[in-house]
Amino acid sequence: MVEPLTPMIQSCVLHFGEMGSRWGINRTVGQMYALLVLSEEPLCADQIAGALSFSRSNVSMGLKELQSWELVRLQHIPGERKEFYSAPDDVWEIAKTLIEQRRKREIDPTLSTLRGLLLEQPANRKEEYAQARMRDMHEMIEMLTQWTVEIQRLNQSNLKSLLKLGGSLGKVLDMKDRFLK
Amino acid sequence: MVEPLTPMIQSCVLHFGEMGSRWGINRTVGQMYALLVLSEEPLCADQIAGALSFSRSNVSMGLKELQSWELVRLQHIPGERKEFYSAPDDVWEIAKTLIEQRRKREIDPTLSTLRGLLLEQPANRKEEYAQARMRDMHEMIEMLTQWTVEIQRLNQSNLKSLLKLGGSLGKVLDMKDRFLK
DNA sequence: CAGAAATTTCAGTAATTACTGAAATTACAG
DNA sequence: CTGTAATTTCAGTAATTACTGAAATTTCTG
Repeated sequence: MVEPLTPMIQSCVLHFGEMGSRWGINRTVGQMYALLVLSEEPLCADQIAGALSFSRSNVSMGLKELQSWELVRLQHIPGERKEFYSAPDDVWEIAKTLIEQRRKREIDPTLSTLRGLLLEQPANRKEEYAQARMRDMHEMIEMLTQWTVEIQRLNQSNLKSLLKLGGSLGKVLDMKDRFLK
Repeated sequence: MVEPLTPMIQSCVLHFGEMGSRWGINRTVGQMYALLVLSEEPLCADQIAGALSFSRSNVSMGLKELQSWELVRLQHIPGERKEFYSAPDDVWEIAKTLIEQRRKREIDPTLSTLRGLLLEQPANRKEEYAQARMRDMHEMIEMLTQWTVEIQRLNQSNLKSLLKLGGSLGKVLDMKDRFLK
């Protein structure tokens, strides 16, 4: 018995599938996640497979990937033998997880590669220049990373208040200057 | 005549190739860009093809893609008939371009899809819930987008000073509160 | 602990994406 | 305008990634 998607939910699911495929996430995993996010009740693998017409095994692999990203919670429903999955209710929670995971998978390895290369002795003029650029990159990436770490600490309401702070980060800087006087 | 890469530059180029392939950028385009960033002088397509052992046509397509992302500048060297390409010297310039381009290609379409779906009348309880989640997503994405727009405005030194502001965004918020008193 | 339900694994295949070489086009020097 | 150097296009192929179905494994129930 297949539960068909309403057109509205379908559109959203398809869109996030496409978007997912532009990130590392593949299309079907993107669709599965959108479905979970949009669903009030937890879903089991069969429901997902039915709703999206994917094979059961594809859903199994997709859920495993989502779990490795810590984007879904596995839960057991009393009286049910199957395993049910759900996404966090709070979208900010989801965003924080995504940011953190991408940092772990993409930024951290890059920083460590750059650090390694910066320890080497430049062999010639070209390598000197290349190292200088790597140093710039390393510094910038570390800066941005620090930023995301800070963001992780905020809850949604603090985030809102930070962003609504007159709309401009420039103003925050001005304020800092005035405050420090 | 092929100009071979030094091991240091080679490692960095390969690493960014791998990283690129986790983003939308494909491996070879990632490598080409790393090479351009690490090179002090502009390079022509043949030099890139030689250094990375790619076909000339692949380099041509890659450069076209990098141009469409506005990540490289085409320049003519006096007396040379070939076209030379270079990346901006300032890595922060590069990061800003990347952020802006990704916003245009990924975030903006998502916002507009969500807006469209939010205009529809929910047909039932499920759609009501789904719309509520979409509203949350839309609000959050718009917030984060606003943030990146603000970031675009900063130059590197302002960015540094913002980030070094005691290390914590939380402190910025505290400061705001104290300041407003 | 036997049997059934649920999940996972994985080899094979399908689909997509990336890359090349040859041909076409464009840009330029004389 | 002609010939040549440089670049681009694109059809074909290679490489990668995604997906499925069948079989194996695990999990649970009675």
